[in-house]
Amino acid sequence: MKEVSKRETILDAALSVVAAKGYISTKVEDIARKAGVAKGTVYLYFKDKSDIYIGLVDSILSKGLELVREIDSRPLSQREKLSEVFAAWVRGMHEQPGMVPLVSMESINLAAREVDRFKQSIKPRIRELIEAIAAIVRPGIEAGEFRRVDPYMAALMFVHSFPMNIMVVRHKLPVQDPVGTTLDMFFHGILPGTEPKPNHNGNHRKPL
Amino acid sequence: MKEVSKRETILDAALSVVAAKGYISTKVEDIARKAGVAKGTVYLYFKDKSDIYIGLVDSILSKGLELVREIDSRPLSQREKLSEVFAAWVRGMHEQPGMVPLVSMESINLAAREVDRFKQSIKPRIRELIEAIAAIVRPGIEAGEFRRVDPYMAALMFVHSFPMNIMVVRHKLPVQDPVGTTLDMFFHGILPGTEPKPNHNGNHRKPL
Amino acid sequence: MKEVSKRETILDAALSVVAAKGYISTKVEDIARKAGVAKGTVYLYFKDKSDIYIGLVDSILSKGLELVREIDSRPLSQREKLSEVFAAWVRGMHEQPGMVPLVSMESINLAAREVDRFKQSIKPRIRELIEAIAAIVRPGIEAGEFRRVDPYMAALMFVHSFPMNIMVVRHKLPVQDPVGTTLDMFFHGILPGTEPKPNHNGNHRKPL
Amino acid sequence: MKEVSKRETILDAALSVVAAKGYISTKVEDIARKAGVAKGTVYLYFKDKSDIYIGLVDSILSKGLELVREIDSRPLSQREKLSEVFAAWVRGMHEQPGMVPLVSMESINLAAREVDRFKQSIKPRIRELIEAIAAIVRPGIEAGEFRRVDPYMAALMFVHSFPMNIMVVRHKLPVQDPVGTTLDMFFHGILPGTEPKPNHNGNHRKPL
DNA sequence: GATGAATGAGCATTCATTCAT
DNA sequence: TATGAATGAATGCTCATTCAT
Repeated sequence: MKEVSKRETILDAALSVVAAKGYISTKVEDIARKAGVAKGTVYLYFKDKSDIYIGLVDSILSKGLELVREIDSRPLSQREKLSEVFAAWVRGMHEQPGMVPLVSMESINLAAREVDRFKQSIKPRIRELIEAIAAIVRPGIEAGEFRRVDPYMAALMFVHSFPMNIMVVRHKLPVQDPVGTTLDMFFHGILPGTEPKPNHNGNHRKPL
Repeated sequence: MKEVSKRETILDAALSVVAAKGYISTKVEDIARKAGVAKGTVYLYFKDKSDIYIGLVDSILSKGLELVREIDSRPLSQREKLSEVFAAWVRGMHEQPGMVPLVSMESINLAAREVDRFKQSIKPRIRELIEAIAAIVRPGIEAGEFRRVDPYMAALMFVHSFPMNIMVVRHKLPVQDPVGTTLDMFFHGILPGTEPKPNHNGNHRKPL
Repeated sequence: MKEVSKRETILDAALSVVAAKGYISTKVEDIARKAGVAKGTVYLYFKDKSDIYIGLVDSILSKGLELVREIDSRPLSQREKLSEVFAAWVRGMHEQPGMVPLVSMESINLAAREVDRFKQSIKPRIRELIEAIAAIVRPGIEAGEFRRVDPYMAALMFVHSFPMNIMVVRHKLPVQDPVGTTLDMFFHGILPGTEPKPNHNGNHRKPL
Repeated sequence: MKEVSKRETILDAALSVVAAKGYISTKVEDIARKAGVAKGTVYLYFKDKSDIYIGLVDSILSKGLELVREIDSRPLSQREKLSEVFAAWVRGMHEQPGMVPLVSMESINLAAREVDRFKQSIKPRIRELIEAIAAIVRPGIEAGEFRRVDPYMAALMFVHSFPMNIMVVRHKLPVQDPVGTTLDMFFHGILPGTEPKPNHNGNHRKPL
């Protein structure tokens, strides 16, 4: 229905291939084949291989950011917004498991000459994403919904909780409701003294 | 005291080179040169290039684990132990900045055939490390020092807070006392209701 | 006429280089240079170095086999056919001296893991060639033209006489008409009792 | 019982290893290990790797030559001597299968710089061996026991019949009494007209 | 725009040889 | 004599990138 540009077709192919084999093991030809185009065609839309990778991460981050902004505009409490963002990300991860290894900014092992360009391109997008989370936290603090933590740090912690959550799912660790558990710890910490609302998992308890 | 095995010499060299250039960009010859040995010598101690990488991560994790166990044996509260582990890791990171990109389990971009071997070797070590943290959390819960969270998840969150903290330092984000802030959020979450002890940063507030 | 496939071009280059330097000493780059292509191009047509070698031997054996079959179809006595095959092989050897070291099945010194592949590919071709010779011997026996020897053994002896003949030429041994001499011994043996027809070389004599 | 020199110990080890894996695949360390000495020790007795190979072939050829001379001194007909030499070689081959790939002078695929030295050393030994065979043929011709063939060519054919015979055994070709058959063809050729003595195989027939 | 055959720089790995002990 | 840890030259192979069609 939607006219998908060839660039996007290639990017989609790249996502699935890179997800399956990792960036290093992925050959440009693999991506081309998966996208149903010739190798040369890829170079009509991307400067070089790392440009594909940058495009890939950029695309994922853009979608993540879009999601955050959409949810931020809903009439929810800030806490509910964060919960919803997290849940949406996890859902997205299940639909596109390929994005998992891509979300960590440190996860790159590019050739030396590519690293700088990558950082130039991606760092601002990550910061943008974190800012968008911080923009949810900040009014929450103002409204007394959250403690007076550093919003940027809170956003960082939130973002970093995501790959952790993935790890649980990936390695099939025996944790019930990992999303709920992660958010629970994110919101209440591990010290007693907050009063998490009871939930069906029951893996919480009244503080002393 | 100075009696260092050649294997360790090579591993040290590998750490500094890989830290500086990334695994992919690091040539075995770079490592050899840095270690002051010939290329062939490296292959007397390591099967192949990825074996060096495995050795590297393994060594770092071992040191981290050792540290955890040592601190766990001190006469401290469980919370103090966690704080101390975190601070020690951060100190270590400043001494060995190379370890930073290596601590994330997802940070690998090895060639396809190497991935399995890597996971075989490293996964158990990571799990061991997380278990050691969980072994601090668990008695804390029993003693009522912590909420009744899933100890394994708490350990995961703790471990994942580390790279986040690194990011702050790395990118020189304007956060005062990132270690304290990170631990604060880890312990108290971002919701009001716990009563963190006032500190000079003032980033705490009365719960509602 | 001149339309030669690139694969054949490479094979021709490989023949002359391998003939001159031996398989081991031949670098893939040598072959590429000789063929007027880049190193990578060679790998578009051959899986690896030993695949070139297999292709080489296969090609030579195919040509030898083709020759045998063509001659077998001519209206000659079986003995004349064998003589003609031998002479044609020797002529071919003078045009393509490179094939010499390749005709012996034992002449291989490949790396261990390559040996199996080589044998898989080449053994059947050699057997085919020997069978084609045996197919000339067999009707000769039926017709009483040859003694009732084992056709397969006779074919083997015939084939093995070829490298012997080459050796004579190669090392410039002082033998007149080595081809005639070789065939003479192949047909009559060294015992007296057969009556070889006098020929212009005169290097034969009446048996007692 | 017999005081075996270390040089011979190494040579024996080399034979079995080279026989099993081929010259190229054989590492000096393999030979050393098999001989029960350290790698460096090998270099006390051999200049380099190809020197071992030369020593190996030289040793085999020497034994073969010794055998020929011993048999030549026995009170037998020249024909019986040749038969006996052939049979003895085949017996030796069964005891030391490793020698098989080594007997053909063309079977070498040494590195370029080694080829010349090899030929310098080995060619004279091969020629010596062939001369020793020719020295059996020559008086046979004088005595009318053999046709007036070129003795050197006959010797060559004789020597080249050996690897052929090996091939039959190696590849388990369905030939009864390969030694007898080979000698039969060597002595009588394949044409009718000689009168081989009837034997139990019955693979003889009346000449026309 | 699209193709895919051709390119060649780049690198891990091997192993014969040396030499300090 | 004997050792075996250390060396480093040598080379097969990959794959991102180009460009003639």
